[in-house]
Amino acid sequence: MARTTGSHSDITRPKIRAAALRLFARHGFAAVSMRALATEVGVQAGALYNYTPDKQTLLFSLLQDHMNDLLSACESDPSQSAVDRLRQFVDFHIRFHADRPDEVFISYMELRNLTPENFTEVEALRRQYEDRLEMILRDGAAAGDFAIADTKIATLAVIAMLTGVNTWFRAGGRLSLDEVIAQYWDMVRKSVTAG
Amino acid sequence: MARTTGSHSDITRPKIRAAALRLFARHGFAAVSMRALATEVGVQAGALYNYTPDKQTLLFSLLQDHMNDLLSACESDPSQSAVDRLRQFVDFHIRFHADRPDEVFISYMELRNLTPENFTEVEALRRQYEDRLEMILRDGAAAGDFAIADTKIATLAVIAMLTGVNTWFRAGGRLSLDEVIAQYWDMVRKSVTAG
DNA sequence: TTTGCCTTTGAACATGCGTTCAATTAACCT
DNA sequence: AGGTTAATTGAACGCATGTTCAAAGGCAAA
Repeated sequence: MARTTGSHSDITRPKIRAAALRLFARHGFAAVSMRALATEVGVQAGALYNYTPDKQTLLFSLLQDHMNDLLSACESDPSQSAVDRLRQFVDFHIRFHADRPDEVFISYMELRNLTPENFTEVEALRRQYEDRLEMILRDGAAAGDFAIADTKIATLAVIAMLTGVNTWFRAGGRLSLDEVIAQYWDMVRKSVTAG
Repeated sequence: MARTTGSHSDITRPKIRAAALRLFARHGFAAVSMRALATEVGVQAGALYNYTPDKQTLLFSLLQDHMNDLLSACESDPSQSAVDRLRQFVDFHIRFHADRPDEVFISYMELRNLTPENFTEVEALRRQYEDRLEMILRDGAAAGDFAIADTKIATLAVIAMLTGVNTWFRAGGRLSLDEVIAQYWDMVRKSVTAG
């Protein structure tokens, strides 16, 4: 036996990425063997190496792509008020992350399984994303709309709070995503304004 | 060679727990072998099995003890005002977690490496802790001190925000723990009160 | 129909894994 | 001092790991 009928890189490649995402999120990068991944895809382990030079690069590629998607999708119009931009950010962050639970989970849990170089690269992308929010907070503080002691802390506090949604939110649960977003926006807004 | 001079369970046991905590936090449970752990402790791998029946139980024991410590240390006087109790909670949570970065890290990252039964047990302890905060928020909402749409969401939002401190705070950094606590308290207080 | 490329298999490699246990020796008790 | 217990070693068990590669066969273009 060798090449199987119907096999094609356009089919196998995305299947590998999807399976890796799912398995890494469910069991952790270190706990998923290349053989287990191959079984999930429906091929032998050797076939995976047509699509990634090694396991580490596969993880890095998933995280890098996720962060690039995040940065591409996150846009902020500087001509709007800081409050409006913050509301848009909260809405965007929760929706984007709720749509990609596996990517988000891996991006937080598997950072330490990256090589130092790969870690540095992903970390830089994350920093860029945080900077988008910090810019909004700084603009709002400068305009007197916000009352924030330290914008860096406030940035990290808000992102941690919003990302926490992913640890419990499930579509079809007690609350709709819109309701969740409304309450988080209320809390975020109050936390950065004078009171 | 067999028993080594100076060897004693009162010495080896805590060394194993400390080493496991450090290594699991640094590299992840699945990535730390029993041999690597033994090397860190300064014994052979076989000796570890005088102290734990298996690797899984070692992880579970660390998490369980951490959660029990957390619950024991977290006290709230119901005769005080909700605002005071919330301030105490914020102060306690940040301090307790800042003191135990490895325990906290493992408690969030390695939950999925627990067997289902062990996971359920640790999860129940975590739920108990969350309930302490939710009680404060509910009392405050009932007394009219807080303006919260859904206390369960608010609970999770506040805990996520506070626990996020551990991802970046380092003693001796730009800000003292007291300064960090002050700003987080300010944000938490505003986020749950009317504005 | 033939040719050459693309994709996969399946076996193999060296290494590492969690765990067990008989043998050995230090520490402790009387 | 002698006997018992506690702690550790070091080898061994079977199995899993990431990765490589020659062989094989489906696919598409000529």
